[in-house]
Amino acid sequence: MRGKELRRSLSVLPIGTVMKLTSLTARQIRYYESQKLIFPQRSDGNRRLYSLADVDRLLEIKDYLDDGLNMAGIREVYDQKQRESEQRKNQDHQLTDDDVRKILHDEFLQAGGLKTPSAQQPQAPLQKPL
DNA sequence: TTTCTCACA
DNA sequence: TGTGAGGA
Repeated sequence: MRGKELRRSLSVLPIGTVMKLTSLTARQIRYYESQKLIFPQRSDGNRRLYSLADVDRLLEIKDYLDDGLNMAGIREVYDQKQRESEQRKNQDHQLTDDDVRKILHDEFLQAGGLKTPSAQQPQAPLQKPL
């Protein structure tokens, strides 16, 4: 079933299609790209080509924005995800889903400008070697 | 027609 | 972010 993953990563959708799929404006979609949140391919006359994976990411970005995060905060979330993947490869220490959820939640609060300070929860005792 | 970049309200 | 200009 890996073929689907591959096709998910194939960038063939023009910005107009992505606009309809995500109900975002071309302006927003390009802006998010400039903020390094998405990395559409380029081809044919400098036109952007998005993949289904990009659309998924755009949809996620909308959710994060709804949570009150800003561009920088969202980028941190994705950086975090990338590091999680790297850590899994290194097998340094398996992060449980709860650990991950805890870390992401902490990122949300920091990036969102501590909109929900509700008693500074003690940092997770997890050391991230990176 | 659609998308691109750049600039300004 | 929205919108318009000027091109491809």
